[in-house]
Amino acid sequence: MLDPQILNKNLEEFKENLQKREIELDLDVLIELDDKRRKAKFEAEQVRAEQNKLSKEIAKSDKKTKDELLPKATELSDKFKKLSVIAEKEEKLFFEHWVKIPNIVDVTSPVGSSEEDNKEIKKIGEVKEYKNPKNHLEIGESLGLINVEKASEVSGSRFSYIFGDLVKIEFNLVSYVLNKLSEKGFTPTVPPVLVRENALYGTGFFPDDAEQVYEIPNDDLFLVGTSEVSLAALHGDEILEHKSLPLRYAGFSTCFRREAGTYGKDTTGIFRVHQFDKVEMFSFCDPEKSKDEHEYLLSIEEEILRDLEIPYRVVDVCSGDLGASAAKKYDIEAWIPSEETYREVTSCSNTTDYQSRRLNIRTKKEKDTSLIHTLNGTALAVGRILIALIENNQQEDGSVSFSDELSKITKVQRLS
RNA sequence: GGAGAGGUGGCUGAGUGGUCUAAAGCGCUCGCCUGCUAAGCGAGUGGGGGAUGAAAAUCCCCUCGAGGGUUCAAAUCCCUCCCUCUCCGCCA
Repeated sequence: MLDPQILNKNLEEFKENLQKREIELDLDVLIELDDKRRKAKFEAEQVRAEQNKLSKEIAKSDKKTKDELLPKATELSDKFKKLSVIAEKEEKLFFEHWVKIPNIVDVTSPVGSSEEDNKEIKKIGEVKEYKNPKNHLEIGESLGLINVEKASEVSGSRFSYIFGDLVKIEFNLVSYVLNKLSEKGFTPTVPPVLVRENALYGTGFFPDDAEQVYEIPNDDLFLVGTSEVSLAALHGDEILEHKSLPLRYAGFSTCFRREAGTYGKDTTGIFRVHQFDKVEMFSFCDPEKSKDEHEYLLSIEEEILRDLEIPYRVVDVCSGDLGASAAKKYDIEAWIPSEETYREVTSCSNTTDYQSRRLNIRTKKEKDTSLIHTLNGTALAVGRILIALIENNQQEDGSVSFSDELSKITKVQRLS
């Protein structure tokens, strides 16, 4: 959520941002709602002040003057009740609109309307030539490592069974990544994957992306689509010591996504599934240092992909393709031989104070308290990395063979 | 799942309807004293929102787990929810 004060103090910046995001809304209506809510609140507070004053007088009075003052006090009380009902209504109305306003786009983010306008920053790694590249599912099925048919009988489409050495690789990858991050000062974390509504609002997934989230109505809980949600909420309503910043966490969790509206998209294999495992980096950061922190998280993501010998490119995501909470976002896309293209394997966002305002996470520097900045980045999206590893290391005979260096990480040299 | 206890400021903890504008202690900050990271003395110490203002500032409202209710007035009384702890049961 943005600071509503921007409407008074920096309307131009606000307008410019709407343009960049290509959002059309009636600004006059919004400004009027804000005025009305503040006015209504003020009026209620004025009456409340009067009532408080009178109440204190009554407390000091003898019985006789008390009886004289009571009718006036009752009147004020009723008046305040009426006014505060109005004030609350106005407040609610304004914030219903306001929470939907996305974050201010960083000045360095490319301006554009869709994925097409994302800007490639760099391309790393050598793309190998393959005669008849197979996709990960063909390879995985033939080697008995992946089964999606049976999974769809058991659970529906977009689920999978992973078997044998592929599972071994998953755990070795996770352990390698957690070790690396731990050495860099991230606290390895296994967070809850079921959360209350509040955590999803706080991180900006609600109300905008609510249709992507699985719900457990009996218990009023929701399955997280990324551990970002439970990691961000970890320090909700706290004032963090300034010298402790940045606080960095590496969360390992299973992630659940409904993938609503993606029918017919990426239907092969385990690229887009309802359930996958992921190691996520999350940082609570000094607002003045979040840009550096963002670059740092990106550099770690790159380091991991280089270690895994996966060719990739880095993309600076444009204004129109940013999520509501991100001010700036880098995606890393890995080379997928069967598709002869780069596909997203990580995403790294600086959400500035958009999440911390809703989650109420602050820090105190000298006398001033200020909202901290939060950042998140994928360290290891297990499923997609497995795809990249399988496809980029496939052999003509249908097996998969890793280099000596790489098998130090996977602890598996060959899938056959 | 059953039974009970409890949630007060950074922490401990007092407070059962009206100077609570939340005692006291600890901690922290500043000052004094002291020839040395002690003791003592004094002062100050939460957060959020709003009005006026160019700003400094001044004033107001909210905040005792959350929300609602009773009352002129709620930390205090009533209801709902959340959380923590203890005992029993069940359980990876």
